[in-house]
Amino acid sequence: MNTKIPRVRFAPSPTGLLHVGNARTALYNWLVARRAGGQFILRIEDTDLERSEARHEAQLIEDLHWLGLDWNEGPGQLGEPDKGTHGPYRQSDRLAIYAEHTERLLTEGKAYRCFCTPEDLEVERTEAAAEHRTQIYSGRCRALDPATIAKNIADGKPFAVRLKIEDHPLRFHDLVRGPVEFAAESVSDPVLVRSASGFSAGIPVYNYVVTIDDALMQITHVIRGDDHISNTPKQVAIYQAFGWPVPEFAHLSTILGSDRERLSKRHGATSISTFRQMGYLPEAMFNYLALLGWGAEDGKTETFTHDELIKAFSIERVTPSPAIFDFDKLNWLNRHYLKQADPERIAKLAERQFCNHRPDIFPLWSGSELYTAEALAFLASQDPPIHLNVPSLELIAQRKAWFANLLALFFPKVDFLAQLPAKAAFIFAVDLVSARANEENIAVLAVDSARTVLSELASRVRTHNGHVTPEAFKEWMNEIKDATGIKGKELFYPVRIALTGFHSGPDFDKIIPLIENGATLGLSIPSVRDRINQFVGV
RNA sequence: GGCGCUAUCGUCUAGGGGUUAGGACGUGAGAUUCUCAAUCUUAAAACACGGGUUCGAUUCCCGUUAGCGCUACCA
Repeated sequence: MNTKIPRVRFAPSPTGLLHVGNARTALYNWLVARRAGGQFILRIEDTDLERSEARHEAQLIEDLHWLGLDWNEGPGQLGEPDKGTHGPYRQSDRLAIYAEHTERLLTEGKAYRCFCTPEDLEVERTEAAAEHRTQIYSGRCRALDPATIAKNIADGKPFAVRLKIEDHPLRFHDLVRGPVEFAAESVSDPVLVRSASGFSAGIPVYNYVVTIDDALMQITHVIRGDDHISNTPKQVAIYQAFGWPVPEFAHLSTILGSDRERLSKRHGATSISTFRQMGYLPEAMFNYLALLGWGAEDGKTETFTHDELIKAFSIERVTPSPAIFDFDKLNWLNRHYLKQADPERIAKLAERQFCNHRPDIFPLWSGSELYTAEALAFLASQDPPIHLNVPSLELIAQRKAWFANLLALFFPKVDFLAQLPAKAAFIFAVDLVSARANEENIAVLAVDSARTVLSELASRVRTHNGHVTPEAFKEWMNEIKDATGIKGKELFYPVRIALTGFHSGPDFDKIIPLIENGATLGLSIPSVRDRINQFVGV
């Protein structure tokens, strides 16, 4: 067991969006560091020059921050210097370091030059396959005499650098899985530095550079995906060749989709930024990811704040088996945190979701917040009058209050904020076409009582002046009930269809003020009167 | 093919040589409401299979099966 204060790292490649699986790896690393007062280090693995992009790195960092993760050491952004003293933290800035280390291995005889051609290797591979053996390198360049080596180099023969693996089983300790051992004959001398022609000549391979980076950055616990298990014996051999202490490893299981295949876009959202755009809260994502492959010691607790999770987490309790990503449970957690969140914060996030749907009225504070109603009136009274087409401060405040009511009504109905505009759409406009096309609605409206109710209501609306208050509306409903004897669904359904386009939905005393106030706040929302009239065809 | 990892309700998991195998999500039912959502109550739901070890195995060991990963001079 490694009892040192942990130094852990998250080492993503900036080749795309941050996948939830990687985010979970980052989270577990962060948790281990925070729990023990250790350091969490961010390292960017950008040696794949063709696919790595600076914008991806920036996005990655933003997503990590959004999730609530921070790091003690990492690459500087926008020309800022690196944070930490074990840098540089981008692999592309570390190439010279790798070269030095290769030199050292070569002079110490721990590594050797391999002049085998791809064709030579291909032969070995086919032979091994034919004999149902693990394909391993024969090591034929291991013992080349110095004269031959010198001659080959002088002849300009390309060579790779290989590590000499001592002939003993390679084992390592895994904090999640316990001891893991690979038979000596299953691991052959791995290539450290490529020979291949052109572009990639002399570029060290991944397994080599991570090991050097981890060792130099004094990483004590390597926590990463289980797709690296098979790489680990090679890496252990590299540590040993340099005489470096071998860290603890923890290999996290893969996150699968509902069909038990690796979670991919096919299964829906997979990147942190997508979830963010859909209106998931970071605390929900944080909590869900923690629960995916780990459970609290009491076997019961499901919701955690950051601090609670830091206290409760331990890497040893992480499950080794693969986990299926459960959108339902994430949704449940998101609803949970939505209910707890500060309404103003939710309002800001929610408003953004509405912008695409009703750009004419959202954001509610569009224009300016600088003008009071008084100021606007003053400007309009000037000669010549100045008309600013912006809502006044007072109006904005009223709209915000109105929006808060709208949210309070609809957000218990959604899993994530992006569902809000569709759920609340009928407040902004009634879709008469689909309302009339809906089978259940047709059945409701086909009954005589429905016609009676609606005409009764229409006549009251017609003779009513000014706003319809929820109280007045309720009064009407009671009158209609008493006058016609129609009650319950027969009474409520047709009215709701006329008002909203749906036979079921929120209570009238919630909907009515929303509609009526909305109609007066310059939000181009049809009033109760408009709706009833339009529906009965006046 | 080889090597490796994994296996408790549909899903995430707790547990661990003798338990009514616990919790959560989801699902069903009920309460509430005109209805929907929310809320509350409640129900159904699991130790992959076969051998050992043992007085006793879901738990320990071995094998089978299945799934996944690696099998590159990719990262």
